[in-house]
Amino acid sequence: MDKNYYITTPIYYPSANPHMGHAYSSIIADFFARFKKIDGYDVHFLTGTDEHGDKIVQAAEKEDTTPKAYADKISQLFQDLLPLLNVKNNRFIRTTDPDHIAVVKAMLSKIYDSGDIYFSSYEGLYCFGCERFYQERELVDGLCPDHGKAPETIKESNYFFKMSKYQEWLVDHITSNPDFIQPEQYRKELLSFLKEPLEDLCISRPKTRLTWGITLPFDEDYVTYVWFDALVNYISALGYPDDDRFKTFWPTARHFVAKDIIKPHGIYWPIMLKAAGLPIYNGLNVHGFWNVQGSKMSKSIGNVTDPVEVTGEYGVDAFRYFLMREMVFGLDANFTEDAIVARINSDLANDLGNLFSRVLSMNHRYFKGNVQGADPALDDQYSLEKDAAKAIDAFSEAMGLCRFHQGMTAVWEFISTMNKYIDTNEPWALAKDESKTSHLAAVLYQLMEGLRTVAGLISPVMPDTGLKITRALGLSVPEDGIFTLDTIRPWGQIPTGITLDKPAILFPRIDVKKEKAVQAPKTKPFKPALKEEITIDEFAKIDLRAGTVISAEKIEKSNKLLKLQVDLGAETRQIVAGIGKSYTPDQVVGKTVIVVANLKEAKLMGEVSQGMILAASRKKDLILSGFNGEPLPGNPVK
RNA sequence: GGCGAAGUAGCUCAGUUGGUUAGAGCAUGCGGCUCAUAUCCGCAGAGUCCGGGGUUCAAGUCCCUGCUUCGCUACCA
Repeated sequence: MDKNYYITTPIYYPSANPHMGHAYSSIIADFFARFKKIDGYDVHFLTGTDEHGDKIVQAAEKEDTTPKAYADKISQLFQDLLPLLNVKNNRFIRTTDPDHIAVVKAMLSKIYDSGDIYFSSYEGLYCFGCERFYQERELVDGLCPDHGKAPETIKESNYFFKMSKYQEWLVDHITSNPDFIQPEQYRKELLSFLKEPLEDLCISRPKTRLTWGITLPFDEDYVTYVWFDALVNYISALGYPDDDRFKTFWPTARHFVAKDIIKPHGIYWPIMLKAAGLPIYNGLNVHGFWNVQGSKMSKSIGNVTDPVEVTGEYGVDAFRYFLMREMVFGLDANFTEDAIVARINSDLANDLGNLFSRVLSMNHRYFKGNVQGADPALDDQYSLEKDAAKAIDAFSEAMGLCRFHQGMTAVWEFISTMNKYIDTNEPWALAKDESKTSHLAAVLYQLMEGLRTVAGLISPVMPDTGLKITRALGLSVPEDGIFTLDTIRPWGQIPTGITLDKPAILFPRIDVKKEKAVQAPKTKPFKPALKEEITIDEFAKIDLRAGTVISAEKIEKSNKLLKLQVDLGAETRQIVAGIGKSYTPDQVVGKTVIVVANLKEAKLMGEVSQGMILAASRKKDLILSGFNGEPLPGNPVK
């Protein structure tokens, strides 16, 4: 039976330059793809850019260029990053590629014809500045967060995708395929989300608002929007529907994504596939975020966090190793230079690099570089074959469980075993005793074989280093550069009689300045983070007044809302406030508080709220604002 | 508010279906070796396994409860 595997990264949205997160997604997917290759699979590996939508249009306008020209430019940055990261993809797809556009249209037609796309109008809060709708909860004090203006209620018609129809099916699919979403916590997160009724997905934008997109095949006046366009890339890249690649690879698809986009991938995408009558992809591997130190640090430590710079500074293999080793797959991790330097010095330079160096140096010193081979009679005493096999098995097992960092530690345990083995067998002592020459030869040969195994196992994470070691051991490298696990495993492959060069340094140690420059005084960050700066003019738009609460009652169905009548001098307002956890109605009556008086009216739990009262929030407690003196209701607050 | 994840040595994390004195790596201290990139090997370290209850012959591991952090979600005005 053929072993095929299809691996994808997310397609990146080129509204900004590539950063650590992009680099990680690409590298982990590449790492996994390379592992699957050495595990004997025929792998198809896809990455690309998602180029339609508002933000691209806006970014292009800023640079006074067209969306396509802008997308070309940024997409190129993403493409250029790949070789720097040693990522080897089979295709780089762009959602502006003609074949992709054709497939999106075909997909839309298919679902439209089957009746799962319908036309409907709805009302919403629309900001003309942003040219987009806002949910109420996205607004900041009722205003558009970008423009500080109150959005207007407008009516619009659009096409909707009947996701709700497939909710039950999806829950069942996720439940009955435990491997579908990895790791487990994200599977639970999705199932928890699916406990609530799913809303249908709006999949279009009228061309009056957005033209930079793919025109709907069934309505010339609309383009399709975001996810419906983007997700389809995974099949259009395979030449859906007719290409053999689609038939071969699609059922084996494994998507790597960051945790912020599990909903589109874990919910929209399988439902889209189901609605179109296509097989569901095999699974989703969700990873966490890299917390990158934002604050400036002293020059001596440096603060290199741009993936391109990090690669330049420490080398691509070290960077890849660090990312794979340091992050527990699925969880967040910290990226600091201290951490990467520590990994390089201890794991790469001291453990692996030095092992490689001492073994080949000894072979050079004692046998002039000539490979002696091991006397089988001494195997019982010296063989490392079982330790190597154990490493291969543990590595494979961890990889199969998405425990990538454990895959690394499995290899490093073997490296440690070999360092210990040298200490135990003391080749330098064997060298002094002429009767022990065959023992010395055996020890060195076992170690070289161990290094050969290590080279194979690290080749997915550090392709260059894997090849360096392999070549240094006098082995030829297959044309595709791939040693499969099956070809790595057999013991005793290094030919005897050949002569090896003196070893090069694989990973130079990095000097750490003993006195770490005085850490910048720890400024406590605001929690929550401070909002964007505003001008006095913007602030002046908010009309704050003193208001006296004249009555208050609890809203029955709510657990925290109080309905207040507030005297503002000129008029009495009804204000719904979420302070019911901290105050009983009795406690607020008579209090004079600060009221946002020009806030657009809103409805909460069916009750009209004409303003908002200010309160400090301390943990879960709310503390009402107040005054030192006694203002009159309606007095302005500045 | 609801749902979920996490809280284990200075740091990063393991701890499987509850079972002997709670582990690893890094960092620290001491000792050893000398082939090697001042590397390697060994030894040491008194961790309230977040707190408090409970089940059990036995709990980091199960149950209840509280706290902290994070994520998703909501009636966050």
